[in-house]
Amino acid sequence: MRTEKGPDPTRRSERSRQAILTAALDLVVEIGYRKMTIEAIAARAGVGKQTIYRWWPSKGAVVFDAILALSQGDTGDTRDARDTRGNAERSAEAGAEGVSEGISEGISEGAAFPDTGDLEADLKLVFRATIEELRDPRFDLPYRSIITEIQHDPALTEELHQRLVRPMLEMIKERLRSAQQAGQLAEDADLDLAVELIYGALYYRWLLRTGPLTPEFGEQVVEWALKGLGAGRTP
Amino acid sequence: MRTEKGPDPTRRSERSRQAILTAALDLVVEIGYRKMTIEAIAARAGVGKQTIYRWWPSKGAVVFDAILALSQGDTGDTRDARDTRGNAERSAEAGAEGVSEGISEGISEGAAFPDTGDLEADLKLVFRATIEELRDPRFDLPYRSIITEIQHDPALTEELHQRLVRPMLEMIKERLRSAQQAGQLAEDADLDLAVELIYGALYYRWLLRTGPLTPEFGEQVVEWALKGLGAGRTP
Amino acid sequence: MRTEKGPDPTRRSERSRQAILTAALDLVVEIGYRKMTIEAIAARAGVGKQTIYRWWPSKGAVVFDAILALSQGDTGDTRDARDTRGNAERSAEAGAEGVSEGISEGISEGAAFPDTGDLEADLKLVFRATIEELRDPRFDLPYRSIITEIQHDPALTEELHQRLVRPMLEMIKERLRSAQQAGQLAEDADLDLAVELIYGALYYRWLLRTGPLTPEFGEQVVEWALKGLGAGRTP
Amino acid sequence: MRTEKGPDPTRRSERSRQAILTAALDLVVEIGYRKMTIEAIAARAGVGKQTIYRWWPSKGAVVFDAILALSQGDTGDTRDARDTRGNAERSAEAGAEGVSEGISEGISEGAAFPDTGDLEADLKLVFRATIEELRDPRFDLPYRSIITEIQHDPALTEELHQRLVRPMLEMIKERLRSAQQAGQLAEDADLDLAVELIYGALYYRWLLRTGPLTPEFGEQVVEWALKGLGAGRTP
DNA sequence: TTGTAAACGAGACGGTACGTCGTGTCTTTGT
DNA sequence: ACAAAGACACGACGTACCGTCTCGTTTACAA
Repeated sequence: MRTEKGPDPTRRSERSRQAILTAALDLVVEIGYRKMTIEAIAARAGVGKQTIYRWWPSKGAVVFDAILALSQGDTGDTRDARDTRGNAERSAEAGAEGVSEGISEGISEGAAFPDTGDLEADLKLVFRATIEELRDPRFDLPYRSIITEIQHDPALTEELHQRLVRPMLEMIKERLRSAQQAGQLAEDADLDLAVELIYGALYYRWLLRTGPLTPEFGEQVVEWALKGLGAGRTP
Repeated sequence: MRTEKGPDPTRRSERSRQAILTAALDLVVEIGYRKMTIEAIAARAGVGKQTIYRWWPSKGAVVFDAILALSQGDTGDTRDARDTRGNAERSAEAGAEGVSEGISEGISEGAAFPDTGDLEADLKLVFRATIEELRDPRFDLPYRSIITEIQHDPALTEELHQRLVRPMLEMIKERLRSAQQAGQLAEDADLDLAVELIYGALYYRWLLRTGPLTPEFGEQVVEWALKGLGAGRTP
Repeated sequence: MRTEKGPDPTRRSERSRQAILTAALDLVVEIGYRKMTIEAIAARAGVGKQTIYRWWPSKGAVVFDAILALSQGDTGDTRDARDTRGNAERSAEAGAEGVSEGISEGISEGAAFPDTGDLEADLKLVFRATIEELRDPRFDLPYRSIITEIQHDPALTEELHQRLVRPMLEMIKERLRSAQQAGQLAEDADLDLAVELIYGALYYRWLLRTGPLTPEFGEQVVEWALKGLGAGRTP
Repeated sequence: MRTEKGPDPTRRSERSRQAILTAALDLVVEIGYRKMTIEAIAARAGVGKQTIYRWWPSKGAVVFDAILALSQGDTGDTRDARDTRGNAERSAEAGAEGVSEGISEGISEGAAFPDTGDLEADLKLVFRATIEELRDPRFDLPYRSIITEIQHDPALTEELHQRLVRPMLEMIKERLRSAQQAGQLAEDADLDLAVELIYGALYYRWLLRTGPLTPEFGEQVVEWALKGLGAGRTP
């Protein structure tokens, strides 16, 4: 029995959902988030406007789902964007085509954080992947748009935290905790703070555009940040 | 002689300029950058739309000038927004009223960086001021809007760097250089990197909204960042 | 199947169309054609501007359709203003309210030209009706506006001819032909010329405003014009 | 002594006045009355907008003065357009250049109505000249604009009557009166009516654009109109 | 196999804001 | 003091999208 209001997710056209997400992603890259309109997404996706409004509350939400599908290397999920999205049971549909191919590590949830025992090496590895993503327009532009969008949209902020930021931060914290237990990190180091210290410089440069976001920059950030946290190459 | 095209800055109405900047600032705080329209600014300022379009290329540029006037604790300058703005000879008009009163330290250019000899104390002092600003809606909202805006607008990016970011970073670097010469900082520390390491965490938390932006957080960031950079309380 | 571009006439809102025509008519009378704006029409009709622009190419075209609806004593038709309008299959909706009530004879297409056998009497009858219309602000003002408008708009000229001028002239010519066959008109009289001779004086006085447009004037015009054309009371 | 308000006509720049009238005339022909703006006239004339507003109350008034200067084969007069203009003492300046050259007979006031004793021939002569003018864009377009303009502007209507229409009609009436005294016109013919009967057809065809305005058309109108008025070729 | 009900594409609708243009006024700057 | 130049407040232009609301047309489940 279905008593709730709103559209019936079981009848949702997977075809349309795919087309919309793909169109949104392409358009962000081609003309930018600001110039992109719902009408343009609908037109490019060959879809009625109402089909977008039926399943997403805003342009930001569409792009957010699009980037999620992208970063997860699959088609995302079928659930309504207005759901809590916490208890995610994925529908295992076929993979998306086009832009969404091949991006996986870094910001993405795909894989677990590597743990070779060498914290600095592990962090550098992940940083390299992350920086690669942030330099790839297919990821840079939509992700930047989301960050932009959450400045004015609390609902989207919560979504982003739940589905992207917190999982990522937790992974890193897990790795740091492991390092801390191995004595590679100061015992009194606050791991939340540590994560922001490490990632802050990266995002600062990315968002403020104070300089080129190179792999070398990433390595330096890791080295100096770890020094402060009681680790690092310097004995 | 004036041979260049475009409006004549000498004929510009200072009255209108003031009213526009003030209206823009008020509106960002009241209804937010996204919902604010050029028409609303014009209406609130008692000004024709054309007078805005004549002197600023975009909504972002208006807010940018508004925040600059705010952070400099004065009325800004009379020059055309499309000028390079590098060689700024200010017209020494009377101070602006309303919202713009009283915000000065921190992000703002107003004062020089303190140098008591104690780097950590100096940094904490500035951080406290900065965080206070970032928590004040009158500054938070417009500044956040600018950061948002530069993600899509290279011209605005350059403006922001020239007039706000670079001057601020230079001040800090100057202080760090002084500390480095005093042996309080590792000799091989890259000062540009150091600045981003220190400020990155602050902006990360502010923009990603991963947690509350408290003075305590600021102090912790300074402490741990300086540790890595070869300074700090640990002997 | 509909393959042509442009809006779909079958989806057109009859409600809006009516409201627009009525608003336009009222406004011409109230504030005059020149001061009337598309925005004012839209506002008064409770309609979006786009709904006007979707179906009419110009202010003149709206007023033209409005006057047509008025003179036909009905709601006009549903067809696109950009159609040829030749093959008019009317949608038989309910009649319009307000200003448009009760004007019918004269310029209007409504009835056939009377033919009592007495040409002069018939013409005087029609002239009286026509002059009555031209003196009625509800008809005078919009019609005057149309005549004004065609001076600068060839498309509108063609429309006016097809839908108002030619039908009217044909009716008169038909009556004149009948009179000619009855020997009441010179055999070599050019009927096109005759019509213009008869109606010219009327329109001259109306448009040039050289004097009051009275029924008496109409009768005199008919009398003297018919004299020249080989008819008239004088034996 | 000058006690009236308003600008001092004696200080008026004849140079500017000329340039404005010429520019207006050229623009009517080039882009049409409707698309022509005060700003465009000022720009083309190399004149400040205020100089136009100072001496004329509206675009229509400028064009009206321009056409008057044109039809009088001179530069018009220096007087303020807001004067009564009844007692016209012309300033005998040098003739205008450019568009305004060479148009004189017909609508224009220049010459007296010919009187060879043959009314029909005289009328046909004048009609030919009039039609030639009405077919010449340099005269057609501005004159048409004036006729258009008086539909909405009573002040302009009065001006047109005083300075163009009435003088012209009086000339014709004078000629008709002469013919009437010579027994070439019915004794009971109303001359005012006669004039409108004769000229009506001409203007009807010109303004309604019901057909080509040819010299042949003019001759036919004269012939048939005179028949009715008790004259003409038929014995 | 057929109803029936939902989602779908399409797109018209009442609106808001856009960025531009023109108006008529006012001010500044030469002559 | 008039003229050129042009900034100003105002308001309409015609366009682009918004988000909502019908329209028929699939589509897919239930009878």
